[in-house]
Amino acid sequence: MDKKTIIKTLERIALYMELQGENPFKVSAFRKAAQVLELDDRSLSEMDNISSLKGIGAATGAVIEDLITKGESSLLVELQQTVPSGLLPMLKIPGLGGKKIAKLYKELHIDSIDALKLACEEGKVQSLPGFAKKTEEKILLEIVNLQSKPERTAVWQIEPIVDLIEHKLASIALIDKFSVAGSYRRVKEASKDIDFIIATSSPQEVREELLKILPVQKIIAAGDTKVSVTLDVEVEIDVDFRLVELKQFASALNHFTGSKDHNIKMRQIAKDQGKKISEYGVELADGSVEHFESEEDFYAYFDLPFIPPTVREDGSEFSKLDQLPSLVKLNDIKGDFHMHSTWSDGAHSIEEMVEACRVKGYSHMVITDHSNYLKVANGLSKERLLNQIDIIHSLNEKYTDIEIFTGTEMDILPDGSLDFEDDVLSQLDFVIASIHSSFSQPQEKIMERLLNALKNPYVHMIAHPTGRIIEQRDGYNPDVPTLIKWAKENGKILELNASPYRLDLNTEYLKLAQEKGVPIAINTDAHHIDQLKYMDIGVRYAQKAWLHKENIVNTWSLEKFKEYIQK
DNA sequence: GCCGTTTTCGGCCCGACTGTTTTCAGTCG
Repeated sequence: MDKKTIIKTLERIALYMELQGENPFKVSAFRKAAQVLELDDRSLSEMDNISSLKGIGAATGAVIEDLITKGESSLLVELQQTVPSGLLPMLKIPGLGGKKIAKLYKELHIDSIDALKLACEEGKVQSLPGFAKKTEEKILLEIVNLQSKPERTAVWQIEPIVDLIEHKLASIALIDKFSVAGSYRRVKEASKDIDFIIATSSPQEVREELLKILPVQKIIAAGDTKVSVTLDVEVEIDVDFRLVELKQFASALNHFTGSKDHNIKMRQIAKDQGKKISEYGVELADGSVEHFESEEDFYAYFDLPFIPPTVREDGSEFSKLDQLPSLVKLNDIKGDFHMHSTWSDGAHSIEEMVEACRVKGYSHMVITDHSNYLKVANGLSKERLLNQIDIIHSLNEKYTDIEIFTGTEMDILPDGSLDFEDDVLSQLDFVIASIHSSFSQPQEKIMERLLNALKNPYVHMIAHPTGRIIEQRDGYNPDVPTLIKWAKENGKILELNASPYRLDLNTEYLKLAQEKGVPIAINTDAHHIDQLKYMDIGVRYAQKAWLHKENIVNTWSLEKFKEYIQK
């Protein structure tokens, strides 16, 4: 029996109980028990007395005991016999929760989405007490939407939508201040919806304006403080706008940035002090309400350091507050080591890239165009690369405030060989090795290719180590823990590719790499000067993995970097 | 269902919106 199965079972029991219309606190007790196990770093065999953990009691402990001794939970089996499994997907229909579904099943014997659709079409649902015509129409609509709207939208799809909304909000004069919040602000890889906080003293006018100037496909709710819409821009996505007074802005931003677990912890801390946190401020025992200029002030009020949105997740951040000052920040970044120019598939000349990096205030940078093999990207031949080296050397004569290093993003070929010979590589300052082909090879072959690159003395770094595109493809499925081990043994850097398409390595592996002492480089892989801004999301993603600045190659001084790549 | 040293019973984060209702339940984040 493994821990994951136990966690899944507890969560599943919670779902089934929800569908029975159970007491919500009872349901959440099972979810909490699952979370307690999830948050515990130990493996199952290392945990000797699970039942003594806080949050695990008699009933949840019995489930765990059952799973360990019998391999299944009698409680879950029992629930599965009383609750049809077809009810589970019905929870995905917005507006339907456990109680309504339980009622539909009990009164109308509806046990699947298909049966529900039929019952709505036949007008049977509107006759139930608590349901009426509008509810029935809404359910039908949502069932149809369920198929058309993706459940989660990737961060790279959300980013341009957020840009668009920010642009529109900036044009509304009655808005004093606004910010994106929610999971996007926490740099989750994918989100269900987008949240915005808007400070205004004219909520009604702003609401009307929003509905007018945004590509609204559907209005979900439009109250005085909350406007919820489905937007139709490339993808369909729900967006929530919260309208508050300026003095409430920091509290609202904090509340709607979440996460839910983070908020619960904060509210518990407040409660212990006799205070009450809401999205509008902090209510004191005497009924007066405290407001804050900024989130920094809000945390300081509870004697806490500013906790960046990126680490506000499962609540475990509160036990790691001492690490916050060490986390990498954008202004620690001194260079970007993976970018392309017009020599391969980039949009700008080397000089334009240099100028853009100077604007960023970097002290050093590396030009890493593609190699020969990648024909579609106009990869450089040996001759063109040697020519590029000369040009970069002469550019270095021109600039005194930034050092440009020569480099390549060299393909690791399908047979495992490298695209340039050592005599070429030895002339470069910084060598990146990447896989761009034959993703479907067996894992042994992929690992053989990676090992070959890691063993080459001239290679410094493996770029986008798994090849994933968020929510779109998994990549070439390397055995990452082994890759990390090999990187350590061979003294190589692993990349955190900051492109929002990739964010590769992911947080789980970044944590492992840091633990094993493998240096990480955060690189934008920019193909356009605008993409150099991805350093920001890359750094914030690194915070999610609790990466410390000293482990990030980009934070090292020019001298230290030079020393490192020359050894 | 779980918790607890002012509690072994009563509370569990807190509030908005909708659709059903004549004062509130259910859902959502």
